Amino acid sequence: MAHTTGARQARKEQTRRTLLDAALRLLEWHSLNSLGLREVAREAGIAPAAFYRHFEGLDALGVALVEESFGSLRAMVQALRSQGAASDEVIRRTVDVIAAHVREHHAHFRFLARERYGGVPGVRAAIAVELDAFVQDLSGDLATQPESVGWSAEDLRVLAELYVNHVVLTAAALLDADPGHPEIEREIVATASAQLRLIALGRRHWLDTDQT
Amino acid sequence: MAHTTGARQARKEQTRRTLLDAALRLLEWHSLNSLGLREVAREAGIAPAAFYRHFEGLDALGVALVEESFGSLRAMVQALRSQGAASDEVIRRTVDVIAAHVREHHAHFRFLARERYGGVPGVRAAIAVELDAFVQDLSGDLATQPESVGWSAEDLRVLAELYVNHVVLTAAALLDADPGHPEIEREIVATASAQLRLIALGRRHWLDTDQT
DNA sequence: TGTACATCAGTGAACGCGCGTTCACTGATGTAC
DNA sequence: TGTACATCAGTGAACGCGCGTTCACTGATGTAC
Repeated sequence: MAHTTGARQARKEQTRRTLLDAALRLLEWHSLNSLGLREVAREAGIAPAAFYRHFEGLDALGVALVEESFGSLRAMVQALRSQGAASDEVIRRTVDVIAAHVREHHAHFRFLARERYGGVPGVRAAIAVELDAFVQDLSGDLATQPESVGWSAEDLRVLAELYVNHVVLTAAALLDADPGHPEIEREIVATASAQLRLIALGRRHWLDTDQT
Repeated sequence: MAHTTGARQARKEQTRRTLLDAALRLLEWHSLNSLGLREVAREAGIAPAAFYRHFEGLDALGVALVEESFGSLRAMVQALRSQGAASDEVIRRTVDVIAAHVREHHAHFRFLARERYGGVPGVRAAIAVELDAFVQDLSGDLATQPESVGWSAEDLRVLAELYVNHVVLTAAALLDADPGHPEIEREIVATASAQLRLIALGRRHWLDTDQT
C-alpha cells in the first residue's frame, strides 16, 4: 500500500464527501443558514479548522449541494424520459417514478425545496440558475414529442415550467408526509396525478382556439 | 390625557406591532431561523428582555406572522372573487391583481414563500394548516361557479390546490424579480397568465371523457 | 531501492464576540376607597 | 376629586455558552535524486 499515487487526493475527496453527507443529514431538520460550521464538522467527525481545507464557508458547501441535488433531479427526469406522453396510465406511472426518486434521494429534494426560497442568497441564485437550465432542457425535450407540433418555443417553456414547478411541489409534499402513514403518500400521489391530468388536458386543447 | 383607561394595553399592542414590523423588515433578507431575538429587539428599538412580554420566543412571533400573512392572502382572493370565471381577459386581470397585491404586501408573501418549507417546524405546520383551510375555502367557492357542474368535491379540491400553488409560486417569482427591471415582472406575469390559461383549458375539458 | 526534503490534510488551543435568558429594578398607568 | 397601593411594560446589567476564524503544529504522503 505504498506508492499508489493519488492516495492523498483520494482521502481528501473522501473527507469532502463526509462533510457533504454530514451536512445533508443535519439539513433534514435545519435549514442551511441555521446550520453551524462547527456543527457540521462535529457531525462529520473532523476538527472545525479542517472544514476550510474543503470549502470557503458554509455557503460554498451549500452551492456544492445544489449541484449534487440537481444530479438527482436530472436522473429522475432521465427515468421519466423512457416513458411516453400523456395517457392516464402513463401519468400514474410518472408520478410513481417521482415518488420513488423522492423517497430514495429525499435529502437532496428536501434541500432544494427548503433553499429554493430560503435565506442564503448565493444558494438561492444557484438553484434559480440550475432550475432555469433544467426548464430549457425539458422544453427542448417536449419539442420532440408529436403533441408539440404547432407549439412556439415560448409556449413549450411555459409548459415545461409548469411541469417542473408541479414536480418540485409534489416532491416537497411527499417529504412532509409522515413516512409512517403510507395512505397520506398515496393521497398525495393521487392528487398530483389528477393535477398532471388536468395540465395534460389543457395541453391537448391548447391549439384549439387562437392563442398568442 | 389622564383616565383614558386602556392606555396601557394600547401601548402594549403598539410595541407588539413594532416588534412584528421590525421582524418583517429583517425577514426581507434573512429567514426566520437565522433571525436573532436581540436583532429583532434592536431593530424595534426596545430592550431584549422586553421581547418576552409579547412573545414566548421567536417561533411564537413567527406563528403570529403566519396569521397576519394569511390575512393578506385572503384579502387578495376577496379581490379576485369579484371577478368572473376563466375567460382570457379575466385571467389577465386576475394575474394583475395578484401582482399588485404581492407588490403591496411583499413582506407577508415573501415570509410565506420562505417559511413554507423553511426550517422552523412550528411555523411550517401553521402555514400548512392555514393553506389547507384556504384550499377548502376556495374549492367551496369554485363549487358555486357554473363551470363546476358535475365536478366531485375531490376534483374541486385538486383544482383549488393547483390554483393556490400556482399563485404562491407566482408571488415568489415576482418577489425575486428585481424591482428595478419592470420587464422581468411583465415576463413573469405573462408566463403566469399562460399557465393559468392552460389550467383553465384543462378545467373546461375535464368532464369530456370519463374520469374518476 | 533508499534517502532527504517538500507538501499539505487534519489538529487542538486560543481569541474575541454576540447570543438567549434571568433578574431585581423603575415609573407610568390603573384601581379602590 | 385626592390619596394610597397594585399592576406590569419596559430597563439595563449580568451570566454562561457556542460560535467562526486564526495559528503554529504534526505526521503521513509525494517527489527528486
